[in-house]
Amino acid sequence: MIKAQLKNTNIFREIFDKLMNHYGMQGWWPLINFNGTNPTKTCSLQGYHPGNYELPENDLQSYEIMLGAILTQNTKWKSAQKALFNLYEITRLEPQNILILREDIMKEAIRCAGFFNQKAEYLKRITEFFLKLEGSTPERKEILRVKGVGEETADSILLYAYKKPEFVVDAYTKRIFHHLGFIKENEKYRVVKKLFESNLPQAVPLFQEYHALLVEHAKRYYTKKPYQDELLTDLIPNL
DNA sequence: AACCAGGACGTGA
DNA sequence: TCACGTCATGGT
Repeated sequence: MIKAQLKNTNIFREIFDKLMNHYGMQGWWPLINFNGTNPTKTCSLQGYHPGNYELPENDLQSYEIMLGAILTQNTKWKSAQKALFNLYEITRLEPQNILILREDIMKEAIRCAGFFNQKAEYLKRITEFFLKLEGSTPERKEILRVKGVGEETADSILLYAYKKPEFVVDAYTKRIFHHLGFIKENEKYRVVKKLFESNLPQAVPLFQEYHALLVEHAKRYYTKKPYQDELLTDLIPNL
């Protein structure tokens, strides 16, 4: 770190640039309710919107991101998205409809996303929370009090649903930066989070793309050991 | 057939 | 605080 600063370079920015050059803009967070068009057609089954940092453009889209953030916990996005579509068909993803949705129907709809018993409850809790907001932006501490929302989910909601500059740390992020020698294995969430936030400008599009790029990169190089990250290890001389 | 996926919660040291 | 078991389906 000190050497990097003396050289007037920022390794965190270098890594971002390399990932961006390699993978391009990711366009997170994926939305189903997009452009007011029929979701089963536009289907944001590909639902990405690279380069559009204005989204979400209404409260309902922020709410959809909350639902997706719960559903994708320790689960592939493809599975979470399928669950989200099932819910859409039943409720149009309107909070009131989710609230009154029968428990067994809810569970059947989201079964494909795994952990459906707890996630069914979590979805109701986050819905109650969303309705109480009445359009206001929540504080991080408040979201963390919602059952089912941990640090990563809270930061995901703040960064992608409310455009707050909170860096999102997930298992992939830790895996990559441990492999590159920046952090110890099982480093605490807030330590890793602060590492990024203290070495990057607090820009929402940067944080959004960075996290998405790390996920995309990790899916290719960090799913099975031994990790062979020929892309980023070039940036780390003594490795 | 084990292992992993865009984690979080509850429990007992 | 911390380490660990638990939750669960779906794909390699």
